[in-house]
Amino acid sequence: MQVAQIIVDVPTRQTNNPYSYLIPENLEEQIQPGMRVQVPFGRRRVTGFVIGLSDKTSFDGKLKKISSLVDLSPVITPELLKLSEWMADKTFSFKISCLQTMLPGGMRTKFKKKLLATDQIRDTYPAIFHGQNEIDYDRQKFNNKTIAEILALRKSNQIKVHYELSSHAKPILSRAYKSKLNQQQIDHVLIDVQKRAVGQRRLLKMLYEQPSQTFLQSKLLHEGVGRQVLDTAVKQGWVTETQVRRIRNPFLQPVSRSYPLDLNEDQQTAVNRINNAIGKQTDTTFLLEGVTGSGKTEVYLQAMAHALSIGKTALMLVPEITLTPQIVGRIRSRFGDQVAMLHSAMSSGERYDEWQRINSGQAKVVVGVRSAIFAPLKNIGLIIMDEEHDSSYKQSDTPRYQTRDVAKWRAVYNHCPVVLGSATPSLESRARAMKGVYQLIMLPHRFNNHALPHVSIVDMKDEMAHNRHILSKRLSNLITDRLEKHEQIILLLNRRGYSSFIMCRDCGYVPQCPNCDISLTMHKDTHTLNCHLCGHKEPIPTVCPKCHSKRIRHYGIGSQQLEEQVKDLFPTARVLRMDVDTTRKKGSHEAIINKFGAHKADILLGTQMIAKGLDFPEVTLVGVLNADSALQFPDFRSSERTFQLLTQVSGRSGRADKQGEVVIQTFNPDHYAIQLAKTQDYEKFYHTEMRIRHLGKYPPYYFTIKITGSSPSEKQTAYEMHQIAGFLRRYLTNKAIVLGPTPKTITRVNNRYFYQIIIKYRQEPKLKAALDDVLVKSQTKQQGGLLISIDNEPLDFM
DNA sequence: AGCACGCCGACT
DNA sequence: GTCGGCGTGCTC
Repeated sequence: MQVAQIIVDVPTRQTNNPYSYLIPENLEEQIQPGMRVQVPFGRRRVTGFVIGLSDKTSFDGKLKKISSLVDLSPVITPELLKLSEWMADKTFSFKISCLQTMLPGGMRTKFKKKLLATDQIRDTYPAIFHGQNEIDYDRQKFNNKTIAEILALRKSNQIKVHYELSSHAKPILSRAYKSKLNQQQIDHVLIDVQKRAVGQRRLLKMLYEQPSQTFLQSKLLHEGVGRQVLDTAVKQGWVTETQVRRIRNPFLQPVSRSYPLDLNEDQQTAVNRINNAIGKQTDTTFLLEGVTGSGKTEVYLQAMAHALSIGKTALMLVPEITLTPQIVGRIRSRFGDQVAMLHSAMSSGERYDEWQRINSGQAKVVVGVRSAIFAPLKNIGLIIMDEEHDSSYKQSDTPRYQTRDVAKWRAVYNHCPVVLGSATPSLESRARAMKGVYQLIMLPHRFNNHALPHVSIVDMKDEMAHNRHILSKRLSNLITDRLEKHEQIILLLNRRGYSSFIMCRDCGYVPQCPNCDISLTMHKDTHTLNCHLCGHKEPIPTVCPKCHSKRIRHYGIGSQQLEEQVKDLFPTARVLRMDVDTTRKKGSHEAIINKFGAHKADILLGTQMIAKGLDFPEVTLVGVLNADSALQFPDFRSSERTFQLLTQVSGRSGRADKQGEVVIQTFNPDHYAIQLAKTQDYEKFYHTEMRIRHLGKYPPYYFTIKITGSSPSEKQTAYEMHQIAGFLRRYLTNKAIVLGPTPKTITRVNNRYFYQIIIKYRQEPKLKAALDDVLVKSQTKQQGGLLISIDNEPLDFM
């Protein structure tokens, strides 16, 4: 008898290895690795992934049988199966979590448990059934007494339990009709059809003209063939009714075809080097460092075209907020229907259909965000990561993978190159390029030699002396000037909401979140104070809850208030605001971009999501209102973030034939990140920052690991974390640096206390084993509910 | 994660 | 005695 190795959907340390199951005879032919199945697991039934088939097992107990198949064909390719193993190991996460993240959201299945009343119970229905035969079993909804009752009923066979598989992504099926008659027969039928039966005549005419065509019902309706007519036609035996799968189309507008542009010398060299690697099938990693506007995208497009031309596929990743219709349109205009897009703003149905097009081999080019690195593409010829330094490439919850590493793994597997593109590469990547691990390709010139924007820095300390307004004199003068010239303006303020906090002028009381150690942010549109961490909301008080004073004021300015002030100051200007709060609805992000792009607004203001990837030729002024916002964080990457952000927004100004202007408002005008962003001097920034990283023993000189522990008791958390730190210090070599435990910057979130340990190391062969040990121990002993999570190469130490 | 089992204190 | 709360261990 055949046996299948299965990873069950139970994300715990104890169940993190394959379980063996017998394959029922009727499934033997169909079952393949990479398919999902339903299996009995203890007294429950769960979903599992088949990762292998064999004719024996090392398990010496009695094997259970697979209940049924979830998929008709594999959803995880052999390549991705292997990748999931590596990833679970690398990110200290469960295999099942890795497998699940590889599927588009909507395809993840969950079992719904249902209670079914049997014949024995008919007369004595317990109250919970409400007279119904079947109810959902919801553990949260029932109290302990009811659960005990249910268990008793089940034991005495009065009720049964069954499981229903649910997954919300399903294909859309549309009704369609196909002719059963040939042209001769139609001629014959037509004789008997009355003159006034217009619909029937119309239908028959269409069938006559395209005899082999399958007509969608929606199409027929559009042509004036109604429901009743079709019913008659089926009854008369003229047509057969069938179902056709409709592919949802996530692309809003059709695009016209475009052709490769002429390249300048630098671009041509870049394309040649990449194409050469594609042709030779080497897994080289290129770092494509090009200033903003140097034409990186055209290099990507031509390299992708080369991969396609030799029969391979291509994968291109972009940061979350850069994946706009602009860039997708550009790729689609070059590659047409071969392009599939994967983006979190798409509905789960759209994502499902796009994923199917990739899995079936129809789509040869994939453009998408982080999770698209798991696209089931076969025979990859090129992987591109645009804006490789972007923080959205690191997943912040489990599995905490860095997309760059996954890309590298797939490149090795597929024997293809990876291209990392950026104007401001991460220090890690640039350092690797300097060491020769990556190959550096430079694009030092702007396309058509457009001049870089003129950048000026305004010292807000001086400004505050005579002007209390958020907009400096210089910036507001320039805005007036641009409005007169009918040019566009972008204003960046990295704080959403209306104000950062409110405070009582009399007693100094600041409303805090009841669940977290953070002050609440005022949102004027919803009239609430919101916690940006746990989502808590409460009404804005009119009197101070502590001293009953009415003198409550707000401090710090957020994007909502900026919008208000800009409208006051420039009453004739048309203003658009873009932040998390205005883009929550599907399509609203695109709507704002399209509106601004069509020059239906003069000023676009918003949080950092406006900084990236947008290309508006009419924008000639960019204002950064609080350039220091990132610098205030006590984190080793804050300078890098600030430099990258400022460089990137600056690139938004004056891309076409107009000279751009950038105003950076700051309280730290002398900070090197701000000074070097002014001259867009990446080289100097790189060297300065590397020196600091070297002194502080930070990445890329050291590898890092962050261990976070939390529990409802602060004392408990601190104690357990001390134990762990002590263990690590004893276990690791004396070259490893173990910092902490320290309480996190925001210690309490959602009524749990968070502490962390940071490990810095260069070579530590026993580290992996030590950390696995920490994880195992933390789960076998309950440890008072201490939850441990490990982040390999965290983005920050906060 | 769930679910069962077993131990222990409290209550009819 | 027995009910139920909670810690512990197992699931092919």
